[in-house]
Amino acid sequence: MNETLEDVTTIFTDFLAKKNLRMTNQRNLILKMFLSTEKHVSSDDLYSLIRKQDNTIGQATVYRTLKLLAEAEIATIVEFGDGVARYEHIYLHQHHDHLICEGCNIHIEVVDDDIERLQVRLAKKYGFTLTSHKMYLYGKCEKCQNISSL
Amino acid sequence: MNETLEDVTTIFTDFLAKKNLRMTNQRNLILKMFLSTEKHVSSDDLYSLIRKQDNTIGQATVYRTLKLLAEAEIATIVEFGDGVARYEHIYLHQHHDHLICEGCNIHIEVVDDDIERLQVRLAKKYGFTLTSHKMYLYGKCEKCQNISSL
DNA sequence: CTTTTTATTGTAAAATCTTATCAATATATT
DNA sequence: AATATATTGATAAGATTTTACAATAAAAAG
Repeated sequence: MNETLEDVTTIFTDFLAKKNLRMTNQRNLILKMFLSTEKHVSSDDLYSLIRKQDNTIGQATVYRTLKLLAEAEIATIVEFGDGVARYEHIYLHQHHDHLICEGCNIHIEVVDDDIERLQVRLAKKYGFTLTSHKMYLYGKCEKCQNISSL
Repeated sequence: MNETLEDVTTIFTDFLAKKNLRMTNQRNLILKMFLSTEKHVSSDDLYSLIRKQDNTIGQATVYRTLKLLAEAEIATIVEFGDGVARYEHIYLHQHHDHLICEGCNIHIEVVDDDIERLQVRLAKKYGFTLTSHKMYLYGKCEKCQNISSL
């Protein structure tokens, strides 16, 4: 997981080619901006960012491209439950799960190898092979535990 | 976790009372229908079910009541990532996670005590106390593994 | 190079899901 | 009963996402 922008662009271009789709200036720019973000961006977030560089781009194009990036497995969807689809990129960014404080809403990205192993075992028990997973842990961080005990 | 419909109705009524809200015929019916469902229902699913019994009920009331049920911790939201909020009830139904086949979309409800334990441990590592979690495992079931290997 | 075919784009309309508004009604309180 | 408060259904409004379509750009064919 140490790909450069060029590498990922090639991956996306190849993905597009396989589906008889074309790499365009718009798609290129959207990918570049998307990879330059940290954390989770909604289509609208990304649209705003891109408009600063090119205000001729259409919002629908951003939606369409993010869907393609998810299909190409360059982006994954993260759902916070507010009805907005957010995306994060896999490159320059490892797999992780989410630890979320219900008090202050802070998000911490976590990974636990033991859990990952047990997930595979659990799936196997049902005859499944695992390709991915999403795990969200909700609770209270240290600060908010104290606050709520007042 | 062996409450009857009456028990849950009382729980909901008490919850409402605490918030200066009232138990009404509509809320009663919605709760009853909701508890009679298995699996995950969207507000719209439930609305269709209820209309068969009472076609004077409004869609907004179903939305409103499901939100209240979630607040009362009688229902929890499940997100499948298609932009539709689905609810499942906790009573007559234990906590579980989700094993989902990407081939045929079958959903299996699973629980693994070891994983549950490790989740608590992981949260503790960051000073968190856990209140709940959501885990979705995506993969291929036995059948679909064979199909996709053709 | 042209010509022709195919994919892509931006705009705007439409679709979808959810929330807010509001007058009429039902429930609780006095 | 009279008054106050909450609830309802219908509908409008909001928000997010998708679709339709004519104009444009890119690729393939000649």
